[in-house]
Amino acid sequence: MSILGVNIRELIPPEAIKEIELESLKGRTIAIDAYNALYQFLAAIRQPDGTPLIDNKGRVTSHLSGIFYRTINLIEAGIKPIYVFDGLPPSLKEKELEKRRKVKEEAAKKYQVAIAEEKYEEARKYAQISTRLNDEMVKEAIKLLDAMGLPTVQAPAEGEAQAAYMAKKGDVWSSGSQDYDSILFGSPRVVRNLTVSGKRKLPKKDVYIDIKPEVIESNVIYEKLGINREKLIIIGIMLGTDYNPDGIKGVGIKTALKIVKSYEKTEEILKSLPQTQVDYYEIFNYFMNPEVTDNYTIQWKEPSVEKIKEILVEEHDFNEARVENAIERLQKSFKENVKSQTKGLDFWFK
DNA sequence: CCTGGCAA
DNA sequence: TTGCCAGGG
Repeated sequence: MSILGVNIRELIPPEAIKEIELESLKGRTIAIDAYNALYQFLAAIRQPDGTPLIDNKGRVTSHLSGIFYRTINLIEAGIKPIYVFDGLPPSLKEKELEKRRKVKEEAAKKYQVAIAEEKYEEARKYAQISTRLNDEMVKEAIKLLDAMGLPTVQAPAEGEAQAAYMAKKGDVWSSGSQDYDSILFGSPRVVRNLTVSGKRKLPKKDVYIDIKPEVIESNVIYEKLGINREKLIIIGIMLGTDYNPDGIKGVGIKTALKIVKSYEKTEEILKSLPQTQVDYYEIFNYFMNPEVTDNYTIQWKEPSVEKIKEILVEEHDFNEARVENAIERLQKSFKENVKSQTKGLDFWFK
């Protein structure tokens, strides 16, 4: 989860956020931050005591369950998801990643304690915090998506940056993530809460609320706030990003907005920031020009029943009848929503 | 997170 | 038909 999200959400004018129905995204291609999605499945798909789904060899399978059923739901709704996977994180992110490692290690300890004390709600909470995505999980997810016939994209660095690049180019309609980073990376829009069943548990209480998909339009943010992307990036830097987790002391959204609006040139704003160990100019440049690639193809294939069953049923002990049922839904919606649009010159469709 | 069985 | 919720792996 990005710290950027926490603060910048308050800044986004309500006019820039549109609550929608999933069906209104019919025909849209969306570049989804795969890490963001997998991480959420891994954190959420757990028993009340925090135990994730596992196969008979003890390997975690929560992420596979999540991405399998979610993706089929999206395709059924006529949405064409393209999962974008992270490459190597930029060195700028090291401090934040170290911070996250520590938080997760602490949570893992607290999880053990909570389990020993039979405090299961607490255990679940710490299990979620300590969630980690490893290379094996990523590999398996890519293998599954490939078997399902979906294109995947390997980003050279940040998935959010790559997704933003693809949206900016027009290869996809939008980026998809729970975070707002792709906006700073230049995406024209980001879709959040990309899901069918709209119930979500609130952090503390046993209360469930309806969550609807929402589209955030970048240009509306800029119009309403009277700023441009450069200035939004600098606001992000002042509030704290993955590349400078601490932000700038004493600066909140109101002050940040006031500061950027009081200058004409971005250069001047950057110069006005307090001199610290952090190279704000470097961070700014990274958001403006992150490492991205054109080395990807957006092309769908017929879903492979055998491969899907091999991965889920044979390898990971998913229930065969359930998987078969889901595959049928996939094949049917693939024909209706994907294949029908790939004829002739539109083979490389968007 | 998501599905599917069951009660109302 | 809808809503709930236990259980998925």
